[in-house]
Amino acid sequence: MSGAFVRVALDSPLPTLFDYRCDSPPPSPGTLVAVPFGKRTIVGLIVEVSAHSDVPAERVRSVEAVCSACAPLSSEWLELVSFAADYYQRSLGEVALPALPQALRDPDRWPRLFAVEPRYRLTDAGRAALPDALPARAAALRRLADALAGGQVLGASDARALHPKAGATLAAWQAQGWIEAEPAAGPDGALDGAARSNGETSAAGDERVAAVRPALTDEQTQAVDAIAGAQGFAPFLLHGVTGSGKTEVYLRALERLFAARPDAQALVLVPEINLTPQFEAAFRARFAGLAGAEAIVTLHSAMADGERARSWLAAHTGRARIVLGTRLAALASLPALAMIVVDEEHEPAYKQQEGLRYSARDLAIWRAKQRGIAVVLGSATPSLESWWQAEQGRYRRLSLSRRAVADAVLPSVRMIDLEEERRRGRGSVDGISGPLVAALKARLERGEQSLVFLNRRGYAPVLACDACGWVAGCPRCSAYVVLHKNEHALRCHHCGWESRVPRACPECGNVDIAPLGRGTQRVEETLAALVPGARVLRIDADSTRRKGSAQTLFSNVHAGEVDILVGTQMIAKGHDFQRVSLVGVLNADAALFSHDFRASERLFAQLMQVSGRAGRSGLAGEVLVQTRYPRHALYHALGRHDYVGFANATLSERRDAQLPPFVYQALLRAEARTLDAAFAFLKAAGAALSDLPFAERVTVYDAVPMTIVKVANVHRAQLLIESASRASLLATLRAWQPMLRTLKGVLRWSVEVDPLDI
DNA sequence: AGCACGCCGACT
DNA sequence: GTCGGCGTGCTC
Repeated sequence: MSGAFVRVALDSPLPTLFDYRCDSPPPSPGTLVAVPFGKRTIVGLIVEVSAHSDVPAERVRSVEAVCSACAPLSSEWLELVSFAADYYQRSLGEVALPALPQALRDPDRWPRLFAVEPRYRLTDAGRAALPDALPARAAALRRLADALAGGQVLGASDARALHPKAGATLAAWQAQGWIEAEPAAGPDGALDGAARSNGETSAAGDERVAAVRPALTDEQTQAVDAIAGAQGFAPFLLHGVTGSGKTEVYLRALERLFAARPDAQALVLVPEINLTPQFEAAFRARFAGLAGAEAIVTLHSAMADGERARSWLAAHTGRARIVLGTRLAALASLPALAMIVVDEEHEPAYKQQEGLRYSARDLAIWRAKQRGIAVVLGSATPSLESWWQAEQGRYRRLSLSRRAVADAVLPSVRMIDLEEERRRGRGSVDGISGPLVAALKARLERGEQSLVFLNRRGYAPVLACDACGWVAGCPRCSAYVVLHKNEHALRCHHCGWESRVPRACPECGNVDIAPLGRGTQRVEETLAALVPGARVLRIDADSTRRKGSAQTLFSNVHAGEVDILVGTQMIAKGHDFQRVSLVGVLNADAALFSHDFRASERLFAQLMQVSGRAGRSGLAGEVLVQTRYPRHALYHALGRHDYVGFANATLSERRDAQLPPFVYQALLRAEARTLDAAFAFLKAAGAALSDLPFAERVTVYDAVPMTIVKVANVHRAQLLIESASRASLLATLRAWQPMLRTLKGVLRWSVEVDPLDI
């Protein structure tokens, strides 16, 4: 049989490519195709084009459709996903296809995605009618009309750049006869989009955010100079205390980049885009002058399919200069990528916790190396991995040690010794100590805001019976259920199971069942009673469940309608509260003695972060930490704002204990209907491992049940393997994977490289 | 992973 | 007599 064959990567765990016949002019690697696969048609990615195939001719089927409107993914991008597939032990297709926007993986949507966008110009009728037809307050529409009146030819993406909802406006105006379509100029999706519209239209909507360029501190200036002056692969660790102006350093470095290379692209990663609207606003304001309606695009999982596809295509075609996104943006196609920023690089959110468990930060660094460009990792509390790299001189450290706003100093941090309070007979009320209550009252009198941080949502973590010791547990998980008093419900935070609160103990009938411990709901209730007159607001995953409600709640805080804000780590991130001068921390101690060796690193980062919310704008900030261990080294370091001391001490502990970053780890997880089945599989897997090459350089631990053994009736266990050599670990995993596939059993298993939780 | 086929229990 | 449970096998 003659004709061309293509080797296609498909989103399937099978570790192979699939051959298809493709007789039309053979598309190049990186092209998307729709192919028959079993009973269905799915979208795959051409990896190779070949004149022959090793698959028996009768089994080879034909490509159904070629997505020729979409420029092929570059060989550089294919290298990136190949690397990630190899590193994280997945098939190429399992990495490549989920990295694409969902809309692109549906052949039915291709025509619309790549349709040439109609471009409109004003008609005489429109010139007469449009000025009077607009609602008085529709500033975005006014600008759109003005642009048309100025002789510009505009499309829907220009309208959307003015206002997200203005995309349909042009079509409506055309129907009125006010504007008319221009003859099509050429296919979209090619690399010619950048010049379509000018800066004036894209600047839109941001007049209100003044693009203030604050004066830089000396440290900021040095950082910007270092980043902008870097040649080749240049990883920077930007270590800046909270409020020291890291964002301004990113902005200036990017300004310098675009001044030198107007066509360059930059990737800016943030841990959670919904929490950082002001971050996005700062970028839009500062870079309002960049050419093109899609000069700045965002990419995150909360976006609608179509919008996400548009952003992705703007990045892929080079129209987007700045791509601002969450971890999934780390895999975007960026042909002119010239600089990467990873803000809050220590955040665990950069590690995907399901499916392909990649670290967006680590992939970002790999990409920077691949392209020979600068990558800036910013944090007030860098991950110990990154800190260690800087200590070894592999990353260049840039320090911002002072707050950038004049007069803003770091808050004073004080421990409230709960043991001493108890000894002196000044017991706390429902977990909130006298000194904290007094401090809250003082702020209320001064008209300042306070923030109370507690990393546990719900009303109480457990509901227990005093008489017989019964504790409310989840029937499907090996975990307690959390009491949510407002909703009159017990809820499992692992599987979502819910039930009504029982009136009496189901074991012994005792009616005196009582909540044990405290969650945010209970603290909210208690504070309202302890601090009369205070307006208390709670922000956590439960109070913000409805879409957009977090935004509303936070704006209440900013507007000064709240005196005391109670919440989980949600309140610690990204928000610049101008009137907060007191931060109270409850119940932090548990993490000090956790089995998870990373718990203290996380706790320290969280407490530094939440402490940073106090006294941002020149108010004297104070942080009060309630603890039974006021002399613990972690709190000692926190009190002195001493990240460096904490990091170096923790690193040396890690070195002594041979823990990451001094060893590399991987986990084999098994999920089965019984724990025995999971263990049997892991034992066999561990035994198989010892026969592999490199095995002597790899340590295999015993299989252990996971902390929450049972979730939603599935029993889970895991096997840890580690090595001082990353290469040996990877080589072992590569050889191990095929053996695991042959170990039969009715269970699901997965390998995770560089796990964060073990 | 999907999605089939295939062989045993409780129901319109 | 069927509907449907999930075990097993295949996908170019």
